Amino acid sequence: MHVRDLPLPGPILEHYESGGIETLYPPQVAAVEAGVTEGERLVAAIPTASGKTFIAELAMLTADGPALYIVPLRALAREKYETFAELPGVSVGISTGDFDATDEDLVEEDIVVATAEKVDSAIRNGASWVESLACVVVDEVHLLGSEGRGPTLEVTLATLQRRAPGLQIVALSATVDNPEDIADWLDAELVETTWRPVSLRTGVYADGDVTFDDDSTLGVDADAAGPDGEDETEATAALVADAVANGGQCLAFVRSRREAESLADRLAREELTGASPADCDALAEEVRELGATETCSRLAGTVESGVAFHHAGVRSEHRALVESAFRERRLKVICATPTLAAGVNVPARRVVVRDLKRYTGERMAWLPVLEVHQMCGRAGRPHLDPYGEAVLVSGTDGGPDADELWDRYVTAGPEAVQSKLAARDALRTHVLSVVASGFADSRAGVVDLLDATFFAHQSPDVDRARLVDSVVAELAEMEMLDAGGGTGDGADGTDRLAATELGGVVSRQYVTPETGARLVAGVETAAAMDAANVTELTALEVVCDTPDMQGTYLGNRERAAMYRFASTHAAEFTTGLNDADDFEEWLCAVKLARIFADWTAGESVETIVDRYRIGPGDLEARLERVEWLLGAADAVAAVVDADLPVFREVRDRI
DNA sequence: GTGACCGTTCTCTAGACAGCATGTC
DNA sequence: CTAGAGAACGGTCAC
Repeated sequence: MHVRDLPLPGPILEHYESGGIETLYPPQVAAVEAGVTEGERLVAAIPTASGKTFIAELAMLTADGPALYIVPLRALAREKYETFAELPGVSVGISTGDFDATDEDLVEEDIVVATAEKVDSAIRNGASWVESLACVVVDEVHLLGSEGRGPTLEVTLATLQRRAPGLQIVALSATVDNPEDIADWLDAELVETTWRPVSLRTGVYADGDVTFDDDSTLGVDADAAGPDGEDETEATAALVADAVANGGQCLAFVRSRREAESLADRLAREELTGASPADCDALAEEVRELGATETCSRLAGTVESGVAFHHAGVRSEHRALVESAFRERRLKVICATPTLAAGVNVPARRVVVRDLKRYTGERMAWLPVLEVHQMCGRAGRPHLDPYGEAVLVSGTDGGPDADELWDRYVTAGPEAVQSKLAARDALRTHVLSVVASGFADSRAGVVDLLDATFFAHQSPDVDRARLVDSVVAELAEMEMLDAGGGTGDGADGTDRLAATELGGVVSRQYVTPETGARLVAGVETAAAMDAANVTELTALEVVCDTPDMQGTYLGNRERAAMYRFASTHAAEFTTGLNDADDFEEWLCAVKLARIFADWTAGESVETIVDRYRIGPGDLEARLERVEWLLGAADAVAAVVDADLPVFREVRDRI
């Protein structure tokens, strides 16, 4: 099928042709045959880099009205925004937490790119641009199955569908086990394929050799590995060096941040061939200009040899710099944690996955197959590499066994996508938001919306009315919903539901009901305290001790010092030293409060990062969050009639 | 006394979305 | 059903 046969405006066709796109890839042909250009709904479960964006563009450009493109990451939003902005005659807007356009601007746009949460929030706040949509594209729909964020996505999609039944929905998914489930739910055609524009072979390394799934093999010269100490790191280094020596770029995935950094250090010392010194020095200079923390200078150091590390402790600006430098081939290697598995486009000739297990809270667990496949899928750059290679590294004694890796990740398919909306807290926040936004005003209305979710589609037998009843009861208990005194069975005709003022604020501020409740409690305690004791620390403690504020790690050495700090400032805290529900968690909150207090006192990033042993990227993320939560606390304080300007003041200081 | 070497214990662990009101190029 | 890397520490021994 030829591009010029597509029902697109002339300038757009020229744009594609000048970009070298003439014939469609097989998945794209399938999408057109399924009717993407005629307003048909579609679920495309195809590998990354096989032309998903083009399918999305086809849908959006042929839709009879404005389109919305939903992404899971801010960085991805920016990337897509830039791509779409190149389309001639098409206006594009972007809406994410850090990059926001006004409501009026967005109504004007042909295409709006936004994160799922932002769309959810826009719906809650009654934004008008969501009203007139003709087409919605959902990127990475398989995130439906993710614990924290899947529920938001499915409720948002259910709401959008209920608002505009004729809406065209195009969902793009990685290859998963049950794409037909998603297609059924959305009442869409399914296009499923494993076709890729660049062939990919996946292999497992064991004892000096890689065996690929196309029966080819590769000898690896891991010279330093002694007879008894077969070392995964050694093998990884050799695999990386080999790829670079053959003129390719390489991505190495490891388990933790520290290991990403130490692997990068190591590879940098080995002086991989091919890195142009002048260029690397220039890049290192750019890195140094963006900060003076230890992490930063360490990164600059490895970059000098054409190697970088990438994880969430690194500032987002540094991460973006590393990503683009790699795309421009100025960097040879990136050692990364799974940050890089999904996200912006960073393809490489070879991908090496060294650690296939990860520590999760209390135990070591295998990485999900889907995640590993996404890492491997980064191998092979269209038009640049003849092929892509992904290598999983197995170890001997104690390490992952080669056969096990083969069975688990090469032979076996990915997991099925499973709705996580049944989780209590997810249900609570979404039931509240559905009522608060005026979408439903009765239990029956809530159940009705719930019926349209992926959850209901997957578990039709769950008694949703009963579920709603119990969740409503909890929210009423928290004084966020007004259940109108009815019993909820509808028999007495009093099935009326309304959000209380508090419920409305909690929903619009986009905090979870639990956080809302904690804020209320904190604000009330603070209001009852001796005014002289209500300080910056008070406000920070209240806000940091909520589920929406992600905690930090509290090292054993720090604990004693933190306890002492808590004791000396006990009068300023809303929680007594002895009556915290979870003392450990509370100490973490205190640590964060202390970090932010240092920040407002004017301490430099370098000092804070050093003193509390957190990454500059973590600090950055946390600061964004406190600011938001302090705003929410301020709004809650207004509802409970507490005269506490502290929250606002501290927020301004931050 | 000093330093190389080696076994033992201790420490620590991925990621990242959202509000709102002004101000600014 | 399930951990394991690496730093820090501490001790031994040769010179």
